[in-house]
Amino acid sequence: MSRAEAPDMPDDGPPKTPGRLRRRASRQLSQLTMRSDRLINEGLAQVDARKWHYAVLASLQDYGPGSQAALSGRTGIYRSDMVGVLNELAERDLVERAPDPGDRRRNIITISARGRRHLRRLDTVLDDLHEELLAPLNPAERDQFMQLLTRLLDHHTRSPDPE
Amino acid sequence: MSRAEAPDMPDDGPPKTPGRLRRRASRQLSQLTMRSDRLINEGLAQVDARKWHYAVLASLQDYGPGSQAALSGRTGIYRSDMVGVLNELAERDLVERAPDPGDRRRNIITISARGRRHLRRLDTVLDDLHEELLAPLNPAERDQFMQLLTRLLDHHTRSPDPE
DNA sequence: CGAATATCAGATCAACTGATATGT
DNA sequence: CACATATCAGTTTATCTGATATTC
Repeated sequence: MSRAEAPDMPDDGPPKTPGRLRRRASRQLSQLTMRSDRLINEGLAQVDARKWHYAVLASLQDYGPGSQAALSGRTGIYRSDMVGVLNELAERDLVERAPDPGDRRRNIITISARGRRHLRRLDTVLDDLHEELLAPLNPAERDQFMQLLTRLLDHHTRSPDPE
Repeated sequence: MSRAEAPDMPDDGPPKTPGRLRRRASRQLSQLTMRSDRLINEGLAQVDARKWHYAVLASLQDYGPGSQAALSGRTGIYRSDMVGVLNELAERDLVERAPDPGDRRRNIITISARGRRHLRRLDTVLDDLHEELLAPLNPAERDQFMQLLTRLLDHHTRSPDPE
């Protein structure tokens, strides 16, 4: 480090206090999500699961059985990737994949007793991981955070581009 | 739809109101970040830029020139990927890459006049994009959101694993 | 010598696209 | 026929790892 250290003169728009980077919501979001994803992925890996496993099992438990296309819609997993996820879940006997008698194009996916047990396990694992993720926030702040996140997400889920 | 529709009985932990998926901060984070990233990437692409371009230019403007390793630390771009980003920026004459006379291993990266103009442009583009991203929140809520994000991020940036 | 720097080549993984066979 | 479904094959992009030559 020699000359030209801190750019003080109002040559351009000088940052109020933190640099530009730390003031951009999109960047803070990306960075935090990277850490969060890593935390969750590693935590789930320790019980031989992935986040898509949880998504599918939770969707089955909360909304009942459904076709692969339906599950895809509920969870956000691509149609094409659903196959692989369900193969992994079926291998472990966590779900059952049976042809729909009413419409032979479809498979009906059902959560098994084992799957329900596994989901309970994953829920406690995720509870712990979220405790770690949200550690610096008190309960009220966590609610606030979730509320803000959800409002933003809903906004961008429903109105993608009313141009 | 035939039988077994809504899982009402307290067979397992039934969801309070939204399903399990919508109550997991990690999931809401991932989903929102996916939308946010897409928005930002597409917006920046329209002015022939990428988010790493902004990161480097902003870092140079806010903290002054530096070696590629230093920039890497400031922006979070991997050492190995820095080369490519700087090539793109140098091609466009937005930065200058000159060998450090004091330490011939290093390159000193400096933002150019053109780079400063471009950064100003990117800042207004990003202002607009963030307006869109944060549209559903009022100014106070945006502050709150940023504050919560930053506290979480700082927590996980400093204490990765005090095991 | 060990450590840091810039660079290159490639691994890995997630998100995404496209095509196909089967059935409605 | 147009459409939906499950499946397979492959693209793309970002993150990340490892090796190398150069210099301190």
